Amino acid sequence: METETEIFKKYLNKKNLKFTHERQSILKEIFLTHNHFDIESLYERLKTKGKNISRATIYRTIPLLIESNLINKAIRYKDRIYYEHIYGHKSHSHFICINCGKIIEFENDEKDKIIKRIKRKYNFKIVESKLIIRGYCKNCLKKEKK
Amino acid sequence: METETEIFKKYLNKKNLKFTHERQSILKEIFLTHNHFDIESLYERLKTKGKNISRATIYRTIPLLIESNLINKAIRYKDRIYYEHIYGHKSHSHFICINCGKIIEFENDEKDKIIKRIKRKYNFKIVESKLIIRGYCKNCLKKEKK
DNA sequence: ATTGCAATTGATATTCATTCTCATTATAGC
DNA sequence: GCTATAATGAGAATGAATATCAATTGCAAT
Repeated sequence: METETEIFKKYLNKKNLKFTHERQSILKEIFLTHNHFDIESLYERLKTKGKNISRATIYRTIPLLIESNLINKAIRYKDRIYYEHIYGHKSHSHFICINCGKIIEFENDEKDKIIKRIKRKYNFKIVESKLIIRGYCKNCLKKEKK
Repeated sequence: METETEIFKKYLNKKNLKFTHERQSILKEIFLTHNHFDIESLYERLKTKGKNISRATIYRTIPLLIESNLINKAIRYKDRIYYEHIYGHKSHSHFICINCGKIIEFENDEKDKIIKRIKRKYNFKIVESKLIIRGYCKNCLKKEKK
């Protein structure tokens, strides 16, 4: 299995783009954990480590990582977009708790069946599909009852 | 079957809110057509008819209509949220063409099954769920080939 | 190594949907 | 009609995302 770096480099090369220090740091930081992340917290994490990479550069790098099929938009919550790794991860869907922001992933093979059927029926070219559930998680329901 | 107005009035009453002229005009305009709509175009439509209702008022009314179960967020496209009627409409999902913005609805009973299963498994309280497909519609694919 | 040049970056300004503020006005029950 | 409370409009504020542009960097060719 190729490393994320190899994949990203390959993609950049193909597009005549450069593997800069900034892009390297961003990539590394993203794949350091397995968590969902948003731009602002990624910016802060990099800052903590002495990497003063501007928000603009992060905003510019994210679409490249998406194009490389390394990450993807996972879910939107409180006006922020949360991203996730997709490289090496099985397709899944998301539940998000409106109260605490907790994201739970669940497997969901039926979704792919639906997508295939729709594709055949309407002759679409599908770029992405998402099943998202919003509500309250077990913990937040418990707290509410008190 | 109750009219939209009756439902909205009932809801407002319950919450000690008032059925103002503005709210009445907004409700009427929304249910005049069956199309998906966004705030800006709704604002323009009202203006055309001599109803100079401020954007703020529209933005304030939309959540009330959602709470009344009359409309719902359907899909997000180019940083705008598109709403749709739900009162009297069968549950369905959406495909949106990234190129031309065309929205196509499709029936989708499997989704409800998935949702029920997830609900049982994780003890969530589900507030909303959405299956969204993004891609290119038949027409836009044809044009591309030329 | 050096050069040339397109790509990249950071700082900052800008955009644009949405929300907030607050003084003025309207609604609904009495 | 009176009164309490909610609603409105205008414009300011917010905040994520994008655009601008001068200075810098990466890298292929020399």
